Amino acid sequence: MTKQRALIMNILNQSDRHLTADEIFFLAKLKMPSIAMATVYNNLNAMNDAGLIHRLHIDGAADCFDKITEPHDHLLCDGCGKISDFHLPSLSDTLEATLGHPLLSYDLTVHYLCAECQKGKR
Amino acid sequence: MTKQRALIMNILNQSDRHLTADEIFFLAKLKMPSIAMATVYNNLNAMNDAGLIHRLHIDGAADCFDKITEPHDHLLCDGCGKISDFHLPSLSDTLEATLGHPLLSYDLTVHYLCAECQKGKR
DNA sequence: CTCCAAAAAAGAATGATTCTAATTCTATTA
DNA sequence: TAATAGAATTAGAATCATTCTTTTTTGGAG
Repeated sequence: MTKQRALIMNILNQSDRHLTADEIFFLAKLKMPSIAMATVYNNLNAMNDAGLIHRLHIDGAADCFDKITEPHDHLLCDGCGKISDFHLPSLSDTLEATLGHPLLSYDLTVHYLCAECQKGKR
Repeated sequence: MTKQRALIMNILNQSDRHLTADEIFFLAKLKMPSIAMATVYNNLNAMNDAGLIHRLHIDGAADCFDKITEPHDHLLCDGCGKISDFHLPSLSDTLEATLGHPLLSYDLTVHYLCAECQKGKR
């Protein structure tokens, strides 16, 4: 656990949003101007591999990173791109039952229109 | 519907696998040597936007494209990278009920170990 | 204090994808 | 049939996120 990793972890923990590597880099640079992009990626990848954080791919955008509090799924508004979290606890069991063998994990992203975009009908 | 688009559509329809843009480009070039990569992407993007095919992102690999026969979800072996299809018809309704509002679509990828990799315990 | 290994820094390199500009089709109209 | 306009294609440059390579720094063990 290096200073850099602690800083990146902090930034993720204190954000309520999903951050791109670029945003994390920007925020990290405010606190530690010497930090390099490669360090951000190295640590994000290491933490992702260790299961401490979660890399989220959204079509047509840079990957986002997400602190992991509990397993959760994502809700993406196709109008404004806002991402929110939700969780369907029964899904894991349902999937194992359907497939007939154990699963390691799953990624679920639901596309919808948030209330504002629904109104604007974009 | 241009010749190029028909060719790309054919390649996707005749494949039982999920193909990357690169693979599609290679196969297309066999039949139509003058075809350009940009044309492949243009058409794949257009068809994806029109809902005729489906772009699938797999972490750490190039995006794949998939003909759409019926809505389906993906099963990814974390050992060998093999992709297969399955479908959980009830999920859409379950999600709408849980979220309390309509959804546009969803993407579900389940990670598991296929029978061979299970044996090899990679 | 010195040495070693691990991590970080810098910035070049990569690779998938998109963009731009120029060319070629296609379909329609005259 | 010829002319024209618009759309699609081509070629290849450009972009952007991400990774890689090399050098430098750091922090702990002896």
